[in-house]
Amino acid sequence: MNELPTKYSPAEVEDRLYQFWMEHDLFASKPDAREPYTIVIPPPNVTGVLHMGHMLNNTIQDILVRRARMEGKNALWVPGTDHASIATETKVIAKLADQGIKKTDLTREEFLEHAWDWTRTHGGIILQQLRKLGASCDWHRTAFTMDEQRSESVTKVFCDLYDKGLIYRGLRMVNWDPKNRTAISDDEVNYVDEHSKLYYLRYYVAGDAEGRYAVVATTRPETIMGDTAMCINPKDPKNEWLKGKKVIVPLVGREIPVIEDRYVEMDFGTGCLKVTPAHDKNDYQLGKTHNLETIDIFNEDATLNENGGQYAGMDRFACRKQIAVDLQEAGLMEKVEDYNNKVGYSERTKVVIEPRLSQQWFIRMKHFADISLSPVMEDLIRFVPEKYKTTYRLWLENIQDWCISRQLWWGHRIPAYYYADAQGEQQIVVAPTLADALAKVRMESGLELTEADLRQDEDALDTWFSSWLWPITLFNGILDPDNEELKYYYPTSTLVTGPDIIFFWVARMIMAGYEYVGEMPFKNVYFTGIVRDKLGRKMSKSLGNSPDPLELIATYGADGVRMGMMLAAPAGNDIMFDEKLCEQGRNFCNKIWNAFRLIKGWDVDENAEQTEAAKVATEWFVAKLDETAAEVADLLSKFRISEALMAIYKLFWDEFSSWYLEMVKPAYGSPIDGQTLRSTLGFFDSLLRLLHPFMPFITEELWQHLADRRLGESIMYAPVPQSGQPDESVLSLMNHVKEVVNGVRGVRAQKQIAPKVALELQVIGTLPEAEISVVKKLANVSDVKCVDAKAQGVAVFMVDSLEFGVPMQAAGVDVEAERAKLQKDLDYERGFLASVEKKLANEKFVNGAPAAVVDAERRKQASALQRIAALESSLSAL
RNA sequence: GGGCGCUUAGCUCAGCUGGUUCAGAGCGUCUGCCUUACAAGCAGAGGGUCGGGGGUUCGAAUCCCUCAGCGCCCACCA
Repeated sequence: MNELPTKYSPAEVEDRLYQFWMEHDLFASKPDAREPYTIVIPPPNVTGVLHMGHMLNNTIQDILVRRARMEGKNALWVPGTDHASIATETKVIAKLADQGIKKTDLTREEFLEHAWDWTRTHGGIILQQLRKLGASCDWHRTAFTMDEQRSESVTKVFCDLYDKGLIYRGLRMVNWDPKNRTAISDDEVNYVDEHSKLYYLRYYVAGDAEGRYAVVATTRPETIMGDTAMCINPKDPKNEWLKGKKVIVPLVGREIPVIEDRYVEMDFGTGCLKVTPAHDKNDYQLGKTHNLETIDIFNEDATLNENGGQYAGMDRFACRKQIAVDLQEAGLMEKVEDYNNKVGYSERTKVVIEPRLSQQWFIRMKHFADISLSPVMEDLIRFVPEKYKTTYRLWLENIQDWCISRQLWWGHRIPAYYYADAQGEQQIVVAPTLADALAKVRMESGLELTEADLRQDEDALDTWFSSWLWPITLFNGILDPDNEELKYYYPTSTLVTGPDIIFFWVARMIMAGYEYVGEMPFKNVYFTGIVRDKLGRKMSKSLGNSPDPLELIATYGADGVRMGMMLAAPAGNDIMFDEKLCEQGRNFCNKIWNAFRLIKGWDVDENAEQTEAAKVATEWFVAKLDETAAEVADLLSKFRISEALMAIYKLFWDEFSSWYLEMVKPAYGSPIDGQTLRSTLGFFDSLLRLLHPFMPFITEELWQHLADRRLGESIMYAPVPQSGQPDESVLSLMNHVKEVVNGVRGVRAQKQIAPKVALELQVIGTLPEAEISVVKKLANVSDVKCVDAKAQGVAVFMVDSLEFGVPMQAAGVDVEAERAKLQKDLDYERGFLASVEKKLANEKFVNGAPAAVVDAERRKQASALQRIAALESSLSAL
């Protein structure tokens, strides 16, 4: 009938439209008089590729930004990438290894050259992929956490915090990642339950005539080389005899003192604890308290060092096995038990972390915790879902200092310089550049040093040390704190991110925001769920259960995939992703497409009179649009995005396509009247605008075809449909009509009457003309007769308390079946009435319940009585 | 060891401060239809004693207690 194909093909449309948006620079934003709406992207790893989590996250951001834009706000979505210090460095090392190059063979400069090459080659792929999704980011503003502006900001903040005394350097027990040979923060360690062994070792008492020994339980026998004491609880009677003694470390032969500390649990193992201050956080504390020697037995890669004696050079796990054998053979192993404990793994490299004593840089967090707790607890910053407020509070209340130094090269190098003072003691100076540092030293110390006398700290900063400034640095708020952009766009509107980085990132951005701008970085935080497969498993490479987002887009179209994501994503819950949902999204696109084909296929006759049915339809749909627009606005304000989309979906599919279009559709080959056509086009336009933030491509495509548009005009800036007060009377009229139509259709289905066979309908009483015309059209009813009493041989149904009859052709009515149906209805109504009357007979209910509730029960009673009477008469008429 | 959350139709979920329209939605299932926009569609239908038990109340999916199962976060018992 018309030239458009019956299926919508997204592939053809999407690239063209994205191009169109870009050409006309429609994503760009500059400060102006409008209210701003700002989102900063959680910067993905610069060398990463798009995964399902990104899809979810960025679809939500795009929906929010597009909606805000259509609400007339100056909407800005700032894109960018993260240098991802440890992750990227790991990848570069792996790539170099493939070429037979070891990191240790390279100088820092050479290594960084390789890293930048890698970044340039793979960097930004993910941003290209986001375009496929339809992301309406202002690409002019694309930032990188390690670009010049961001790097300078990081350095400045480091210096500032150092000057404020909030950053310090110190020897601490940190989590050591032996694979990347760097410290990591507490938050980057994942503890995993493991089945391991508990080894019971014999520590002979030195110089004991009876040859007695103490038994110590440990999971890490390889650390005995680092033992410098054995500890018992002073109140432990069973170990009383060990007090003041010395014991001999098995195999090692070294004598160590027995110390007493209440820290030791008396009922764990034997109540004897070996103390290895260099390799355990608690032991380190004990060591400090009791002034113990610290023996470090590991190299940076967790192989044994020279303190490991015969085991030097062995890997820690190989050593554990060997030492167990050796202990056994030496008769120093009492027993070995199975044991379940938790082992800490590096989040990045998945190797077991090693507690290690080293010089690191820290931020004092108490101050930051103090300034960032109340804004969230008092909802100045709104968390969605709210439950994460508790998580946030608990973390802040137990906050630890943040280890920000990493023994990596890829990252922001710490702007600290070491020099020797007049006494030859090492001193530290912190300054943005070497020249500044030198000037500072000269001034403060009066020493005549040159640049060559200063040595910069080798460490780089934790990636999050740049990320926490992201909402500020994107508007250059550190280097130029009073600039117009910062004033206009900051605080940003909504942050969309996963709850897994609430501590790493969200909390710290709040801290930095208050510290450096004196204001919150964002007003809302929307925490998405984790994308899982339909069996509830986390998507992972190793399981192979993660679909490639780009393949999904190729199959279902970006709009289809976006809808699929959003249908599966109720706020705050994990997402059980199923490709079928994308199919549903694609089908919806087709539905829209075909509705468009229908409307575009109509011929118009300006002289034609509007039919009664079309008149009812247009009045009704105005109300329906008002109603849904209000509902969508309300749902979106609560971040109930999937429900908002579902409301539009049902409006389009059920109300508009199945009811409205069927009501106004002209007979085949006939033209439509001008008035109805214009209303219909208007409705279609409104529907597209409501839907656009969710499904940007198909809505833009059809919107362009719906009318003549100016050059560069886009639905992106068309106003969102206003939500008016719906006309309740027209809504309830239509509800009634629908029930009548459903009644006739029900009879048709039950009696197996083909849709094309026209039926007659009898109403016992009267039905408004408007309703009659719609019923005729939608139920294929040739005539509606208002009668006083129903005739013989009709199939009956009721709407409210109004009775209807559909005359059957000869032999069309199965009296018994009809009787059974009526009897069933009657039984139900009687049961219903009984329950209502029981309530009303209850004095406590009548006196206790609000009047409105009692009235409602009375009304239910009245209408039930009416229906029962009608059913009884129908039954007796049979 | 602490804390948070979840359990409603076959699946994924909505049901706010208890009471019209409270037992719902989408998908799937079943039954008819290639009806002149769409079979990736149209029309119709079935399906849950709201995890178990107890309590408060005139009235509980909704509030309280308890049990069971699941999930997440935090925590230095070797």
